[in-house]
Amino acid sequence: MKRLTLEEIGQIAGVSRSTVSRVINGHPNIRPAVRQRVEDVIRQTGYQPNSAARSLASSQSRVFGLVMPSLMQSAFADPYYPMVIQAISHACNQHDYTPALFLFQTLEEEEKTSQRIVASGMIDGLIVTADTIESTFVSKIQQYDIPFVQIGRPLQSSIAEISYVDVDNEAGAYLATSHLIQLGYRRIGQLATAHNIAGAHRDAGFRQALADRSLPVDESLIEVSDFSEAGGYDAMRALLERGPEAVFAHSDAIALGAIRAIRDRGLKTPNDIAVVGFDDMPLAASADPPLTTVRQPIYRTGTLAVETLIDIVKTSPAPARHIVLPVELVIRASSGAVN
Amino acid sequence: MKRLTLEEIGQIAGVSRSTVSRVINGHPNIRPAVRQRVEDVIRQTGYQPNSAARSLASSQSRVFGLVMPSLMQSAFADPYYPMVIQAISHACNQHDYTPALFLFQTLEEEEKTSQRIVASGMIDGLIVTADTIESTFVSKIQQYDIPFVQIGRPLQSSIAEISYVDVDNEAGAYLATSHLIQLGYRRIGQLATAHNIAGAHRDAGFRQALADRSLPVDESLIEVSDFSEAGGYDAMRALLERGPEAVFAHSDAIALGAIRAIRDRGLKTPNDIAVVGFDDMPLAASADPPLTTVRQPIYRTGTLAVETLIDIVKTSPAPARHIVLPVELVIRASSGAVN
DNA sequence: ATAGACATTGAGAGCGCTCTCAAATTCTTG
DNA sequence: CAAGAATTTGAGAGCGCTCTCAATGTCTAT
Repeated sequence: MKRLTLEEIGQIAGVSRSTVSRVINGHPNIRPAVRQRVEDVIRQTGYQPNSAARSLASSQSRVFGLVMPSLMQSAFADPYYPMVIQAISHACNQHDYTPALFLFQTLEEEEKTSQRIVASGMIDGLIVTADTIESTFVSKIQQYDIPFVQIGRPLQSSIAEISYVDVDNEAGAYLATSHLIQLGYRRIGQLATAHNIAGAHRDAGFRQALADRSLPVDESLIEVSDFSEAGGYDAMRALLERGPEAVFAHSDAIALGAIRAIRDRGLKTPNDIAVVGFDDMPLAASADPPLTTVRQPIYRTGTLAVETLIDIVKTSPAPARHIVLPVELVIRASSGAVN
Repeated sequence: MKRLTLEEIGQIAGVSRSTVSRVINGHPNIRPAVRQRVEDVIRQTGYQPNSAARSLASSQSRVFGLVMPSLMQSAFADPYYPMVIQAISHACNQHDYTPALFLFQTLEEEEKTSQRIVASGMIDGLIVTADTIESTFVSKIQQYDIPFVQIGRPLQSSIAEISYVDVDNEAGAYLATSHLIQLGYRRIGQLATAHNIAGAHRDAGFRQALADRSLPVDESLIEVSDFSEAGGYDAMRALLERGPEAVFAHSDAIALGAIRAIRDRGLKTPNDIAVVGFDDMPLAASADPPLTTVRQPIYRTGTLAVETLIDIVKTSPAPARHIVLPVELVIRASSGAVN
């Protein structure tokens, strides 16, 4: 099946290349009869404009890059990233953008690829997930004039000039912790995560909730974990030594690991130790016991990232957009509030 | 930062556009001194060739499309797809290809996008996951002359002309079922999945294992589930009525759901009912009890899909490649073989 | 030193589109 | 019904690269 060109479509329809181009790009000022005729030919031939030629002539590719820098192996087991990817993919399809995926497992991989993607003109904009605090990817791409939005809040130092879509991690942690306090627990532990900004915000919310009730923060009741179930299990085992009455976990996977550790110790959730998670991933509702957790709108985050990026591309240069989505506490059995 | 062109790099280095192009594309027959000089200029200026111009002139984009047709919401919760994506991304980075992601949640989404991606020249090849039997995506793209490989085996009707990378699902199921038989279980149930080819192969392996020991297949001990934990829970609850001694589940998520159903019924795994899964996802080892399961090389599958596609693109047209990867049985506590 | 072979370089013609500008056509309006 | 305005169309010049072909330069062997 030989690939047709604009010129040839024009020939068939009896108009010039320019007119066909206008029809395809929805320009005004085409006689309805002509537009109709051209559209018919396009439909019948199944013509698709060559995207390389389009990009070259218009200097835009309608491709967005989705960059996940310094991604650990484990991060992907968490359903968070898959869901974000799914949302972004769907939003891109909706708006006729193509998402290109850049997952970097090592710094070398990042170095090797990142310059190509920002400087080759292959991409109109970037969506970057900001996981680790140490990541230098964003500061590197800021030097190029490529539009981008970050998922998750940037570091304080550059927050003003970077567009981002984030959820209110601090409020979520505050909600979760306050919930535990209201249920009467006092020795409240935290299964925290390090090196990520979301984790820092959740930690801040945790502390604020205690502070607002004039409760002290017992640092020995804070254990650091990664975002995995296994990490939560290990951290909870350690924490168990110090007899917490309740714990706030930085993710549902961690919470699930904690519950398993509690059960392995012969204790019960929530009777002996209450647990609250963060994410409200699908498994949370069907866990044993069902998990009280902070629901964050993951899918919406991805959708908004795409829409924000489109807006930036269209109207750039423009002030940075800052979007923070609300979260909500979903109360189930694991915190001891319901049966 | 103004973007440079080949011409300008040539000017700086005192050579022609053509020579710079040769250096970049690693052509032979360049005087070492000249090559050195050009490379220096490229490095110093941070020059990156414009990818649209390259694609247009060479009619290849170095972009691969990763298509997941008719993907249900739930499929992505399973860590299978994320891991495949990760592997493909990594392999693409390795070989200087860019993976573009096309997830289709509805048929309309698929229709709308699929023609663009195959006919616009934006993509050099496609990796397609074959989940449902009903999917017509592959038969649609076969009409175009775009190279593609499928992850998972195609339907029998078109198996000869389609390149694929698959795991030996039938052998895996055979292994798992034989393991249960050897442990002395006789009333062996299956938590199966429908509408997917992998599931059909696993079902075949299950039946073959029984047949080879002259054991009858009790159809009432087969329940159909989706690939989720919740699906496994529900299916196992139904199966429990019919008193199986052991079950083979088509995925680890299903197996985990089954174990939860067994526990909720006041029974124990493996003492009352043994369970074997499929996948060996990370959670399997830390489940309670640790899951006996069939380990499939998911990451390797993704890597090979990319490498096969590269091979096809380079040497096409050529005979279809068929790769079937071996699986292995990982024996843990849930089948009752170890403590 | 010189013809012939071979290595190295440059010029030119596209690739298939967009976009500007001018030409052709149609529509107003006095 | 003519003249000006507005609409509609086409021609041409690129976008930045690759690739062929011819020109130049360098080397070898006589």
